[in-house]
Amino acid sequence: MDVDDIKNMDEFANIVGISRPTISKYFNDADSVRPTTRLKIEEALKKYKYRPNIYAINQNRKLTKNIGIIVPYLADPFFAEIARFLERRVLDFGFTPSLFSAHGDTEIEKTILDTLRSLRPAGVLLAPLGRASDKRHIEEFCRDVPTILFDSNIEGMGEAFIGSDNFSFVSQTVEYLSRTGSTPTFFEMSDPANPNANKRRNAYLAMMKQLELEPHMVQIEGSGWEFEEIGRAGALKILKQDALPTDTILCSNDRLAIGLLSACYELGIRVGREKDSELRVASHDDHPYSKFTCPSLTTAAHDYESVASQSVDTLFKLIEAGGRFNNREEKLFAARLIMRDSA
Amino acid sequence: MDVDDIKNMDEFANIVGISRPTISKYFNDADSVRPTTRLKIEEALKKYKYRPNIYAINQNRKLTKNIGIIVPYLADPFFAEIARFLERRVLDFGFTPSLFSAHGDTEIEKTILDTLRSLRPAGVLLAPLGRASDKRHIEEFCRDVPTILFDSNIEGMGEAFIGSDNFSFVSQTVEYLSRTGSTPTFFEMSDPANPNANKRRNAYLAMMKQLELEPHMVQIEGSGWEFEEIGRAGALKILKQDALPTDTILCSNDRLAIGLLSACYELGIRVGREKDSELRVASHDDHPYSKFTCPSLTTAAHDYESVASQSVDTLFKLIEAGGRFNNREEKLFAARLIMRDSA
DNA sequence: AAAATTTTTTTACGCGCGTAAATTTTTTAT
DNA sequence: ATAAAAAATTTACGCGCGTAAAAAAATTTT
Repeated sequence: MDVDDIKNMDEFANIVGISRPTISKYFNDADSVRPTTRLKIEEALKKYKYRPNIYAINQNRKLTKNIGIIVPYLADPFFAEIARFLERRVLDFGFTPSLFSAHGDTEIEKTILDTLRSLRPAGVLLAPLGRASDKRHIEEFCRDVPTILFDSNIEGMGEAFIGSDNFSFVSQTVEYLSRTGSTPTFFEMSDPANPNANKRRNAYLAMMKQLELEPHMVQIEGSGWEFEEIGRAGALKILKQDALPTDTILCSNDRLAIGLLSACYELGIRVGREKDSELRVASHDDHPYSKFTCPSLTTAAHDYESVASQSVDTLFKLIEAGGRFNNREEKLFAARLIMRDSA
Repeated sequence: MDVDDIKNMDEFANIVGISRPTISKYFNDADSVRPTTRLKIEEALKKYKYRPNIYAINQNRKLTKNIGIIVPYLADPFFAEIARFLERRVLDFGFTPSLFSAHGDTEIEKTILDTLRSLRPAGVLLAPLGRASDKRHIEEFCRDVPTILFDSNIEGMGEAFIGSDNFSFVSQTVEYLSRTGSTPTFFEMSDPANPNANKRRNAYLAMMKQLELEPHMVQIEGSGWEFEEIGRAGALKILKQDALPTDTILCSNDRLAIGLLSACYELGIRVGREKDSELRVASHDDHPYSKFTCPSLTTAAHDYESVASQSVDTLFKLIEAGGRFNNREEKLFAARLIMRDSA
């Protein structure tokens, strides 16, 4: 008997000696059939390697077992990391994750949403582009598909938002920097696309006020998602014209800091917290590469694991609730200060 | 008339005033219907936003329009970059890419292959884990699904391999380094999982022989995909015991180099090609971050664009050929030397 | 052992679309 | 205008599975 020519559930049912509806029931929920029949099915499964046709299944189910995961920019290892956590967690629930990256592009984000809608996913985890997102498109999508936002919040969109508490990030870095040295100057893009960047700016201003220190901002030009290059070019310009108000820099995020540190190195500016250093640099995110910058970067770390598991847990709670919450939930996780050599 | 309650192709056909088989034909190939009818359909499409049910389509077609893309480790920006190119190219052909990462794990790679098989993709672009891959599993997969390997070759698997010419990479860096300074010492993992690493080692030895120079190897411990950390730890050990045979290092890949450079910085070793430098460092891959290392990294660059488009083109050639080539094709692209500050 | 309960089987329909064959209509060539 | 070719329509079947209802069988309870 050929082991690999089982074409459909009917044939498989005949071979096992069990009716097709029971087999179907088993694949929907293995525990819904009698243990003895379950065993018989699983024995046969090992022997014959039959798998139900995923398209036929999904055509007839109202709800698929797909979970969409959308990130704004996958070439950023930060998102690759969190996507990894999310995927694993989704698989733990017995669902199938589908990963998409908008590659920083509004149109791609819209296309992904359209593609995803036609996949009729049970739910979607969306980290939107932010300001560049087509709000109306996202809103329309969220009406049809149970959606949880993570990382970047867009007010009112999706049934919940899970992310990091930007104030917790900035308050810790500002507090540390101002306690141990000169006043931190905030280094950021003048017109950031990411809503977290704006929250961090506000948190910086609020913290400085609270500490009764004079705030200093350096805002550099640039658009798009090549933050390292933007940070580097901006830093070169500022440093060359000696326009730094203080000798401590707090970057809005690590990718800008990576660019800034490379500029400092090129200009021979010694960065660190030692006596002979000219500049201290700290940042936010704990980017996977921040450990390997020169010097290694003092930064505030996301709680990847918590954000990821909370996002997935909330999504499945949402799915069980039928796709709607009474009140939009928001859950923010605090940062953890990582002390390295740069500040 | 409600715009959003078109449930199936029948209803849509009635609204447009065209028969369902013609509508079906249109969705399969828009050019296969008369221009006037195509216009009528597309007008209605704008007005009513009907989309055929993807599951019903794929159930009935022998071949879906899905293309699977599998990379070994998506948190590596190198793979994120190439995945981006591949996705775009696949979309250009009117197909739908599905991206998967094995996250450096053999079992995950197997699971992805199984998942993908049940999606009945038209074809698959696979960058395997390498030595950690389950060869038998991949071989079995390739029997069922038209598959092109890229980046990492596994002899005999898949219908073609598209990648970079490791000899071209190493010959250029070795030639440059030995011409402009002391003999390069090859820095690598003692037991690399990636087949490219072995090819680069052999290329180094061959080049040194050709140039009649004495080869020097530094092989560091470590396993897994955290190359930066491995490179850093290995470099710290070697540098502290002053065990470098020459003052020029050629890293097997950029991620090791990133770790090595951070170790050099920490130990206060000046890296570069200037007179006062103690060490020169070069590498291979032109990793997205190699521009921002301290100093910026001299390296041999992949031709991302060519590898990606050639991979996709070859895959569609394979699909048109019915899933089999008479002879397994191999296409390798040369490197481009990128001169930066580290050597 | 009989009754009550749970599980499985039988039967049957429908999902939304691909697709084949024969026919009719429209377009292009003569 | 007529013939030839191309495109669209009509009709009909099938894909593989979910799922509902009624009947039968197996298991558990009394």
